[in-house]
Amino acid sequence: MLEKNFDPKSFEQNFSFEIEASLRKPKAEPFMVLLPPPNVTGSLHIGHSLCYTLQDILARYKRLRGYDVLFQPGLDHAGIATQLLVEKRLYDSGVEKKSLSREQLLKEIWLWKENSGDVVVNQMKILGISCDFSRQRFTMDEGAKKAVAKMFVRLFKDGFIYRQKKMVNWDPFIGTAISDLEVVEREVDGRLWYVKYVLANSDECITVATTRPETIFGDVAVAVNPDDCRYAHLIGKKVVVPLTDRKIPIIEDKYADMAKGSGAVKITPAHDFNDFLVGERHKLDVIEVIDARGELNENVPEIFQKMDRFAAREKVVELLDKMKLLVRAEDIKQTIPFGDRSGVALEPRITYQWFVDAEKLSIPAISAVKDGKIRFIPKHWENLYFEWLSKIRPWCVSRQIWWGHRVPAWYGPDGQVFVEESYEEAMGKAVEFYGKNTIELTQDADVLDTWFSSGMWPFITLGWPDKTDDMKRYYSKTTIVTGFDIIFFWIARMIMMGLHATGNIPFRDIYIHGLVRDEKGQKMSKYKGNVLDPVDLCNKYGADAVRYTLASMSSPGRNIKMNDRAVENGRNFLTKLWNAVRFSQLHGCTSNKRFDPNAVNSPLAKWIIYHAKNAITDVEQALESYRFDEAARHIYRCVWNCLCDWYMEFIKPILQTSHINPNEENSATDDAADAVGENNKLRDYDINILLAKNDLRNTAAWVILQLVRVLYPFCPFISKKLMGEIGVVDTEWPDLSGVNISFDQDVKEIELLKNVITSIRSMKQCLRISVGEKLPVSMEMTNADAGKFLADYGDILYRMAGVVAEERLMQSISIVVDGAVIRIGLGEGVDLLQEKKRLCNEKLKLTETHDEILLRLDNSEFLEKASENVIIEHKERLESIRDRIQKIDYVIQSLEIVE
RNA sequence: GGACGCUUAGCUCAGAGGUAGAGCGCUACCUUCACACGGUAGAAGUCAUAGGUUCGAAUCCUAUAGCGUCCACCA
Repeated sequence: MLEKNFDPKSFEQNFSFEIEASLRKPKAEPFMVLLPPPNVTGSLHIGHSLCYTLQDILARYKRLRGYDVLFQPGLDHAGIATQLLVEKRLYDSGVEKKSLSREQLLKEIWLWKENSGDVVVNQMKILGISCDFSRQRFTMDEGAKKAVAKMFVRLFKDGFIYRQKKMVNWDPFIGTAISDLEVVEREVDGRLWYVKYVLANSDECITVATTRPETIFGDVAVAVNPDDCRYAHLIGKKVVVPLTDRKIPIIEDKYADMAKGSGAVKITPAHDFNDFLVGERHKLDVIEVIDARGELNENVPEIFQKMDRFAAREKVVELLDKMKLLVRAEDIKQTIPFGDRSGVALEPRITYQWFVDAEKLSIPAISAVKDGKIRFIPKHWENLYFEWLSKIRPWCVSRQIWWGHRVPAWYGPDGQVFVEESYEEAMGKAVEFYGKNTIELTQDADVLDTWFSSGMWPFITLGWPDKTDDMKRYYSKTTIVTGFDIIFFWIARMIMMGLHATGNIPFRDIYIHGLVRDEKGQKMSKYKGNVLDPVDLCNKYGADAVRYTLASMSSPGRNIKMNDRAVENGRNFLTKLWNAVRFSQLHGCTSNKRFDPNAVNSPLAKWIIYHAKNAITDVEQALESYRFDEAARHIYRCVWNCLCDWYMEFIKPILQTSHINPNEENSATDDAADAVGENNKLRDYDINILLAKNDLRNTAAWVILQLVRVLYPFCPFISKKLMGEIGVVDTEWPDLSGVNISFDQDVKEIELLKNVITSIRSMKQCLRISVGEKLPVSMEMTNADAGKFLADYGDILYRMAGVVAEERLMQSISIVVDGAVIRIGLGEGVDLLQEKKRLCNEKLKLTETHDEILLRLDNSEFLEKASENVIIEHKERLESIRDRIQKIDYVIQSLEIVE
């Protein structure tokens, strides 16, 4: 028997899903859910919870539907993020990074990884994510190392990877190059300084506007627009770079925008992407003045050397001002690039880096989606994917940090590079190349962008580059669930790399979910303090409630505004279900394997089976089309609005009439007829009651079981718990294909019963008659036997509507329900005015609708063009409205008589 | 500057050619033996605006506005 209080904590920890997650079904159709590996650095935030919950729902659903599901977890080494984190921790404990060697730092990071890698895994278990933890992988485990080296070498040898000295985005805080994607543009308050550049051998000046005066030492030209008559006479002349004695030319280039600044722009090819291009066009020198740490280097006057770029900026301005070279300064808003990890302003720098020719790789990646081999859900995310891929630039994959996959390239003494999977192979090639045996090779110091290995995740996890059975079986049979924010970072790269490495798509479906925001729609951040911790929520409301809530709020293409109240709603629903099961237990509704839903006689039973079947079919359809919200809603409505609100209320009065000893009754539950046979003292009447009761009980148990089963993917803990209570061990998806209960006369009769009850209640409320007061009722029905109806459902009507069937009524009021007229006897002193008002109102509205429909039916064009069904529907509706108006009129008249 | 998304009840959101829906909140009543994390009955909406297509538009199309996001650029 279930405990009275629903307390998720009391049972959630008793369930573990590891065994079922690791179960393989070699004969079933394979299906893979590719879990985006979380960073080792972290703990799960609510966004992960959403992502993993949706995946888990898919995985569990597919398992129930008989698929062989591989749901494999892993962790991402998250190069820069992890290294920064560990460095910070070391720093906090008094260890400077500079004092550590590469090996020492790596040792520290591995140590930290070993100690904290479990955090995420444990959190996933709390959430009930059923991935196969026995197959957990890490993006830097031995297999991954081998695969990454293989991939790099293959791309290099196929001409997709090259090393080049090029301008890249450089993060001076971390001291590494980063890719374009890791750049975030941010608007900041800036200042535009107008600086006088004096012409060589002349007093004449040209004013140049700049936001970065500290790069003045790297200036190699001043550019003006060829059409700019203000400066035409200066072209070809030379100016002196302020604070130095270096002379640079004034050149003409269309890049100079006459409308911006002074129209004359300084050209600093070493520290600006546009200037670099101008420099190339005019074959200008490149003078680097800022180093890897953002400090000014030896190419600047001595007083500026080793100075931080921002300090130098102030100093330069100060000196310029002092020398009367500063014309003015203007406060402006400017958007400048920052590093997404470090948060510092980036510095374009020219360095040697490794690049992936993403443009070439993108071509098959684009067609895979264009040809429909890979689907985005919702589809509109394809646009974003195409847009980015169509203008993709070379992907800088080398990073000047230590934590990551080392670039598999070795250099000979003369700088000759050998790109091979191992030192031994590189040495082999070197020996061949140099024609001698003792060669000193040094490995490239850089590591690869984390996303390089992440991009290989779909096949690394299956054992690539080995030709494994898993690879053959699961690769490409995959659905991936993720947020749109990593379509570029991850999705696009997995497709590009997957196609190139294996010749096959890495996954079929990409489900893009929304982002989880706070209740105001703002991004959650520790800084703002609006973070919802999923583990906290699980503790407070239970993991199932969190899962259910996330799923039910996950409508396509929309972000989720999350707060505690939303989760409360989910928790309330589970409480309701819990109590429904308790109810069934208290009333002896036990699951009976021999129960045949097609064989039930009671219209009540048919009614709930009909609705349960529909709901479950709807859930299936919703899940097949990734409509987690709809699926959750269908379960909710069936449990609460059908089962609890109606069916259970219906059967209460029936189950509670005790015509026979409840103990005998219980023993008879399994097979009523046998039990009755043994007890031949029972009257026929009691036998019928007993059979009917058993029908209703079995149906309740059966419906609950089916609903608990479909809830399983969403809320596995409570589902397991309740199944245990019901006495069912195996989780399976309900097979309702054989259930053939249609919307027949019996089911319609119950719909009528519902409406009768609602109408009587409504009327009572309107007349301020207390619910407890029992009123006599009689009834007329057009197409059925009213006497039988009242006899069949008398107990229910008594209990749910507070009416007692009586043949003759003295003073009565009538209400109209679905073609039936119900007369209800009234006591003294009831104020009928309210009811009359209500009826008149209803009549008014009905008349309006009636006229509208009539207008349409009078329209020849409507009759000509509308589909036959629609016309029939309109006619039927018109009829029923007419009927109702007529009856309301009759009721209003009768009210007047009563008065 | 380019692209995408959103605008439906007080709030959060479903609905996608033919009766306007849910949850929360609100109002009134009910502590009835599954459940107050509950029950019953209610109130509440020119479906952002303007045009168009259609017999018929919240739903399709086109503009406009507001909000949001992404990409690009900015001496």
